[in-house]
Amino acid sequence: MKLPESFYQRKNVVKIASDLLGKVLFTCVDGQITSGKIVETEAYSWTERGCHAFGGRKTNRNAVMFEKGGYTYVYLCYGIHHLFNIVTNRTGTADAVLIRGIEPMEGLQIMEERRGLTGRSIHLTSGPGKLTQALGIDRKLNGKFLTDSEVWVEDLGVKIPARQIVASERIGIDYAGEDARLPWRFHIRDNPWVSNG
DNA sequence: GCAATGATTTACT
DNA sequence: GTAAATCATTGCC
Repeated sequence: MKLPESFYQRKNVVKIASDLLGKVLFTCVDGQITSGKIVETEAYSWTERGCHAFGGRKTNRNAVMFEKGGYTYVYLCYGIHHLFNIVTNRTGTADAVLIRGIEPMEGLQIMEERRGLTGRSIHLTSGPGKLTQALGIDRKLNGKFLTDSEVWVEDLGVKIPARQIVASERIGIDYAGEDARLPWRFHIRDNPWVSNG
C-alpha cells in the first residue's frame, strides 16, 4: 500500500531516509509503470551546508522543499542529470531525502529502453542520475504530491534488519565543508544496486 | 544581461 | 585513478 503523507511529515529527516530503505518507488510515465526497491538514500536539511535551502535560502528552484512533507523535488544537475528528492517535515521547514539507488522491479524492459542498455546491467539504476532516467523522471514531475500523482512510494512489507543498514558520509558535496562529513547517507549492505560501487 | 558552478556520469589512461 | 561533458539556476553588475 502507498505510504501515507504522515510518513513524510515526521520531523526527523534522517530517520525518514533510513526508513525509506526497502520501500518501493513507483512511477507511471507515458502510461508505462516502472518501479524499484529503494536501496540507497541521503538526507538533506536546511540546517547544514549540503542542502540547497541552507539557512532558509528560498529560490525558485528549491521552493517546493519548503512545502509540507510528501512533495517531490526534481532538479537538473551538471546540465544533464535529473535528481529525485522527497520533501519531508512540515511547511516552512526545508528538509528532503535524495534517492540515490534503486533495485529494478516492474518494467525492467522499459527501463532498459530508456537507458539505451541491453541486459541486466548494474548500471541501469545504480546512481541518482541513472535511476531518474530509468523511471522516466524529469522536471515535469517536480512539485508532485506522492499520495496523489503519477509518482508514489509503496510499502510492500519488505523489512530491512538494522544490521543490514549502513550509515556513511554523503557523496559529491565536498564544498559543504564540515557538513559533508555527516553520516546521513544510508544504504543496504551488500546490495549490488548501490551507487558508487 | 552575463559569468560561475554543481546532491553526476562516462570515457579514457 | 583523472577529466570532460553540458545547461538550468543563481548571484552579481
